[in-house]
Amino acid sequence: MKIGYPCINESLDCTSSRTFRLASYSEERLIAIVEQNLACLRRILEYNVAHGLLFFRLSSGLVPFASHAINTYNWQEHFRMTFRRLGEYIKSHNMRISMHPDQFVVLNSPNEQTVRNSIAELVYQGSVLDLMGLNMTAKLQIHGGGAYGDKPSAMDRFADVYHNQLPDAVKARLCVENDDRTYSLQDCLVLHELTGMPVIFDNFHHECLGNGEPMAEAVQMAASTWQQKDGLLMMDYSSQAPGERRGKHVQQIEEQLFHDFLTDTEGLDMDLMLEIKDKEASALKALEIAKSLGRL
DNA sequence: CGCGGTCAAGTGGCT
DNA sequence: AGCCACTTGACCGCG
Repeated sequence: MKIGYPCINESLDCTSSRTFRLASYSEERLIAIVEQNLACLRRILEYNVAHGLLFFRLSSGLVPFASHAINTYNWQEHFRMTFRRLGEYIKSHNMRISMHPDQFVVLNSPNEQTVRNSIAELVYQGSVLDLMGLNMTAKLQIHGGGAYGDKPSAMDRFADVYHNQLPDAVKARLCVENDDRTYSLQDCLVLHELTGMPVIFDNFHHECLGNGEPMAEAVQMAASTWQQKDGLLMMDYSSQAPGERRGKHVQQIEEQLFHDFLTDTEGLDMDLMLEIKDKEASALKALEIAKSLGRL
């Protein structure tokens, strides 16, 4: 089991997702910002290694406007060696990496332009992992998309785009994660049947939208969609912010709940991404709890 | 120099 | 009808 957190490190004084306005786009600016983002990413990875956090989600914002038509610059070539060195660092420390394209990536949208933009974004994010030289255990994690009042049709459309429009390089990394209001674990298992994509399991979303399957059972169902080449099951872990709107993530890890989760899933293995607002602080607490239970 | 409106992009649930 | 949340705030014009 590896434990990690997404995108941002709050202990460091840098961010790997600096950007700028479309209106102020220039190649000079793009190059300068990407250079800073990748330098910060390096520092974050070093922090993670020093603290035993071996799972990390790269920010979608590493390369601003990477999938936008305005960006015709060959940043892949310009930063080839930087990406390669980052990848070598990741591999030499046996870290697991994921990326999570944001809510604008919707493969089953009825709007063809939205689908085209979504594919371009997936190609960008996959190319970052490719440039790093990471194997197919480094994943791209998306949701099922919209339902548009007819989920079975929407799922068929997803599968159609998957088979007929996605490049192999994206398909080899793409995973679907259960969300908290439209695509449940069961729905994702159907998408898995239609496409072969592994299912990333989110315990908190499962609590918001599920059929009441016990946690261990749900984890096992998701795990069964992962093959050797995909690596260990990836999971997102979070819990409800007390007193807040349903579905809102907690500010800091609820240690008892995390302990209970690990006890409930005893004997199962997975890599855990802590989707908790205070980032590495909670990931470090989770690491200690997992250690104390002999799960690392 | 700090604040607040706004920023490439979609969807659905809530008020 | 408009706001909010989402894996993550950050930029930039204005006072």
